[in-house]
Amino acid sequence: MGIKELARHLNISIGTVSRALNGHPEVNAETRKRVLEAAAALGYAPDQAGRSLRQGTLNVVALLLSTDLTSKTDTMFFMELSRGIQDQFAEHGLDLVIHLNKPGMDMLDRVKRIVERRQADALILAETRDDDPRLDYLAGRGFPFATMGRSWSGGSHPWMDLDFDSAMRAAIDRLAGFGHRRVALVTGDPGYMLDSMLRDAYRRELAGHDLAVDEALMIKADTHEEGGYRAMTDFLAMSAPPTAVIFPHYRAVVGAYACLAEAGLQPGRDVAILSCSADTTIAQFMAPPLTCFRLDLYGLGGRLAQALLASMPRFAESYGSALVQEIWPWELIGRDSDGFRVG
Amino acid sequence: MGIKELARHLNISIGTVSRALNGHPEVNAETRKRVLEAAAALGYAPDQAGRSLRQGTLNVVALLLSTDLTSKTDTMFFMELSRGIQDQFAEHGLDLVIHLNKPGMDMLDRVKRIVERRQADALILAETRDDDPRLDYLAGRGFPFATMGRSWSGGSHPWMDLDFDSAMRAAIDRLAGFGHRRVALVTGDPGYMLDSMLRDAYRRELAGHDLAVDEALMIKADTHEEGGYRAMTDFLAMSAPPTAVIFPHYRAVVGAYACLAEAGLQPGRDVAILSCSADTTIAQFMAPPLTCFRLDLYGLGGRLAQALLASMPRFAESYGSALVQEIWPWELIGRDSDGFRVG
DNA sequence: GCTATCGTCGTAAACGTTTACGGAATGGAG
DNA sequence: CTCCATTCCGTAAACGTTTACGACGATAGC
Repeated sequence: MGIKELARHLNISIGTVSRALNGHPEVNAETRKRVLEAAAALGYAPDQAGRSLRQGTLNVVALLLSTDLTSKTDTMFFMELSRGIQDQFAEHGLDLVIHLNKPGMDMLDRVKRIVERRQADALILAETRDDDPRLDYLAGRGFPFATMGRSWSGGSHPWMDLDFDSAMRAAIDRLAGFGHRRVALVTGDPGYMLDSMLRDAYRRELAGHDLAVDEALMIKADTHEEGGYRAMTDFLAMSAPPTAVIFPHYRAVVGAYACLAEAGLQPGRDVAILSCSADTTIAQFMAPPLTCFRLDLYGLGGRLAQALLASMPRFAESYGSALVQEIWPWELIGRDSDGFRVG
Repeated sequence: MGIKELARHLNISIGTVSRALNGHPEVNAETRKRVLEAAAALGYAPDQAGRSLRQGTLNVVALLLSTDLTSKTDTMFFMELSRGIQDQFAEHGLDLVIHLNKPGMDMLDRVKRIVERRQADALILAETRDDDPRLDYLAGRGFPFATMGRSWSGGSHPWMDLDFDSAMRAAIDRLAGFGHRRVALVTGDPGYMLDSMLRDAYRRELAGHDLAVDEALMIKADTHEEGGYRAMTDFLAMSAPPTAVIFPHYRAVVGAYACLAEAGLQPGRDVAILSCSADTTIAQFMAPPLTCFRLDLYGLGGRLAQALLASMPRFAESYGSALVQEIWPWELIGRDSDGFRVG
C-alpha cells in the first residue's frame, strides 16, 4: 500500500521506487518498467500528505469567491470559469478548492488564514475591488496568486480580464445606429473593478459618439433581479426616460423585463435592452431574446490557470516565468431585445 | 514559524506546545495561556501536511458533481447547498473541495481515484442514479460518504432527500382544485433517482385524485431551457394537449414560457405551469411569476454535512454515530403561472 | 594496473506534527 | 521519612515521501 510495501514486493529499495515513479533519469529502464507495472497492479498511489510534507507543497490552489454568490451575482459565470481552471490544473495534478465565504466575513482575513496555515499553494481571486488590500498583502508575502479582473494600476501579478472598451463600443455603436440618443447604464457597486471599468468605458464611448453623458442615466443597483426591477422603475418615473438601457449583469435584465411587462411596455419595442454579460442559455429564451455578448469562459478559466502556473517557480520549466496578463474580447450577439429604430 | 521555533521562543518543548494548542488536559493552565498568546502573536498556525501525515487524515471532504452543471442543471441549487455544507464543515476545521467532472469522464473512476490516492477523508455525492455503482464501491471499501438524494433501497449511508410525495400531492391538489384533469409532467432522465421518484410520486398522486395516467403526458426531456421548449412544443402539437404542466426543473420552465409566447399563448391563462423546484429569485420575476416550492437549501446542506460527520469515527464523540437519513418537506408557493380555473 | 567516469542503486536524513512513554517535581497519606 | 498518586513536561518515535550522498560494479582511458 505504501511505497515501502511496494519496494519490498519488488526487492528494490524505496529510493529507487520513488525515482522510478517520478521519472528521474538515473534509473534503469527495465527497473522502471517493473516498478510502474507493479504500482499499477497493486493500485499504489503516493500519499498526498507525505509528499506534501517532504516537498513543502500541497498541490492545491484555492479560488476565493467573495460576494454572496447565489443571491447577488451570476453563478453560471463562476461555474464555467471554475471548470476551465480545474481542468487545466488537473493536468498538473493540482486540485482546485473553491472557498465560498459567508457574507459577513472579511475577505482579507480569509486570505491571510489561507496563506498562514498553508492551506493552498496559490490563490485565485475574483471580483477584485479598486485598491484591493488582498493584492497588496499577497504581493508583500510573495504568495503566488492570480485574479479574474485587473486593477487600474495593472499590477505585477497574472490576470485575465475582459475588453470592456470594445464591448461598450460595440453596444453603443449598435444602439446609436438604431437612433438612440438617451442610453442608460445600470451597474453594480463601482467599488468593484468590473463595474468601475464599465462605467468608465461607457462615458468614453458616449463621448466618442457625440452623445451627452447624463449622470442621472447611470444608475447603481444590486446585480440581481430585484436590482434591475428597481432601476427600471426609476427610469420609467423620469420625465424623459432613456430609450435604451445597458445592463451588464443579465440577472438584472430579468427584473427589468418584469418591470416593463407590468407597465405594459415591451422590451425591443418600447425600450431597448442590451446586456454586457456573457451569453447564457437563458438569454436566448427570454421574451424577447436578449442581446448580449459571447464569451469563452471555459477557455478563459484555462488561460487564467496557465497564467498562475507561469508565475509559480516550480512550474517555471514548463511555462517559462513570463507575466501573463490578457484582455479577452467578446463578441456581440444581436437579438431582439434592442432591435428597433427610435426617433 | 514551525512549532519548533515557537517552542524555542518559549523555552518549552514542542510536545508541550502541541498539547497546549490542541487542548489536551495535561498541561498547566498558565503554560497554555502563554503558548496561545505567543502563537497568536507570532502568527503560528499548524502545517496541514505535517498534521495530516501524522494522524492519517486530510481534513478535506470532496463534493463530486457529476453532470455538466452549467449546461444542464440548476447551478443555483448546488451553490446554495455547497455553502451550507462548507459552513458546517468549517466549524470542524474541514475544507470542502468541489470536484467538477468533465462530461466524458466516468464517475466511478473519479471516485476510485479520490479514494485510492487519499485525496479526501470523506465524499459527498449528488445526482445519484438508481443502482449507482459508486455507492457499492464506497460502502465496500468502508469509505465515509453521504449523498444528496436517496436510493430506492434506502441504503445504510447517510443522506438527505426531499419529500417528493408531499410536494407532488400539493401540486396536484392545487391543479385539480382549479379543475385541471389533464396534468402533464416533464422530467429529466429517469435514470436519476430524482426524476425517477418524481415520476413515481406523480403516478401515485394522480391515482389518488382519480385522474387517469396518460403515458403520453409524461415526457422525458433535458433539464435546461431548450428541453423545456421542446417538451412544450410536443404538448402543443397534441390533439388533446394538457391543460397543466409540471416542470420539476425551473430552467425548463424558461423554455416553456418562450414556446408559449411564440404560440401566442400565456402561462397562467391558457396553460397552467407549475415547477417542483426550489424557489429561485428568478421565479418571482418571470412573467407571470412561477408557482414553485420553498426549500431551505442552505440548511439542508448543513444537515447533510452533519449527517456525514456523524458517520465518521473521528467525530463520533461530538455527533454520536447514528445513521442520519432525513426527508425534507418543501412548501408550495402559489403564484400566477397556474392560477386559473379550467373547464 | 591504476584511475576516472558513468550508470545504477541503497542508505538515511529531512519535512512538521502528534503522542506514547517515562521522568521529575510536588503533595499528601501513612 | 517513606511511599504513592498526581501533575506537568521533555524525549523520541512515527506517519510516507523525496533526495542528497555515497557506494558499488563496470567500462574506458592512459
